[in-house]
Amino acid sequence: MPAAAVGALDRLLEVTVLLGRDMAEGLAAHGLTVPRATLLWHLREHGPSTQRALADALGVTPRNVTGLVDGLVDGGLVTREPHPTDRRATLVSFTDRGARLVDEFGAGQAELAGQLFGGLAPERLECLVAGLDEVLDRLRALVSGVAS
Amino acid sequence: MPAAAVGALDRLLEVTVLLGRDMAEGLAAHGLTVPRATLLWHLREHGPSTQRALADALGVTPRNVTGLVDGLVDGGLVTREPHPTDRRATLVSFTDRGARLVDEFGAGQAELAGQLFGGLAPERLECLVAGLDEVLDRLRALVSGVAS
DNA sequence: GGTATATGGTGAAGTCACTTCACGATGAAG
DNA sequence: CTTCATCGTGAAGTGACTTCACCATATACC
Repeated sequence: MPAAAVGALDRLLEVTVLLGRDMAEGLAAHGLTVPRATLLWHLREHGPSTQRALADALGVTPRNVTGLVDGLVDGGLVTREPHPTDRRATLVSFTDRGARLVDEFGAGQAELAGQLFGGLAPERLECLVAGLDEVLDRLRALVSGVAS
Repeated sequence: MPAAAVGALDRLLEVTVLLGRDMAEGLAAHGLTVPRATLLWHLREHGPSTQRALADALGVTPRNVTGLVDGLVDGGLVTREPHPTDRRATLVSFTDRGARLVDEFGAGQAELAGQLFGGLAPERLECLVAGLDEVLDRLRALVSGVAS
């Protein structure tokens, strides 16, 4: 009976809830939602992308990406441009405002990281990260893998 | 520049995503959604509750609780009964099936905890939990508190 | 007792994320 | 030049949420 393990999972779940709330709240302050911000984030890391690529990256239906991009276009954060070689596809790219906003979020995230982990003893931080990595490995195995 | 802190946050966020996906998936297999399961979970820990209490506990509008309970009633997992002393209120209680299902989830969660943390070295687990607790404290302060 | 006021729950209407299915337009391969 | 896969989108539907208005009941105050 892994009582300690259950306690660890409980804490992880609570972090999940709190963190999710905080992120959603911060994004909402800028008129964004989590899925839309996730799309922007991917754009920042991978440059202009087709909606198909975005759908695969976000793990959602292409149809849904259409809706998300619609919203972001309305908000003036991204643009839809024709793909240079494939006339079926559209390329989603930042507007200046979009690029500026997502950079702001990057800074905000770094600040949050500082607030959460800033004063931790280095060895404790290192241990936390190591534990997290191990859990992450198992989680990834669970998600994509078979049952034990 | 807390590069290590940013890395830690990244891992935490990835755990959040993966864990959330896994939970949602497992719940969907039993015909449930995350918010409805959360409601059941609260019921298990606090016994029959008024919808108002549920709204406060889940952090959502009373109106929304009405919808969630509607769904659970349709699914035969909970019942609405009149409150013994306050005729405005309704008490939400488990049906047998609901109680059985939520117990199953409890077992499933313990199993998941075992899979995620089972083989970890005890000292590493302890350190992980300690780090998590510290982060949780700061998170709670951030969420409910003021800006620094 | 009787009136004011707060509280519990729900109808109506709307937003956002998401899905499946069908379809038109284009690319690629035979 | 068909055939078939692929990119994006209209249509329709679900679930979680919100706000606002409203009714019924509890409560408090004179």
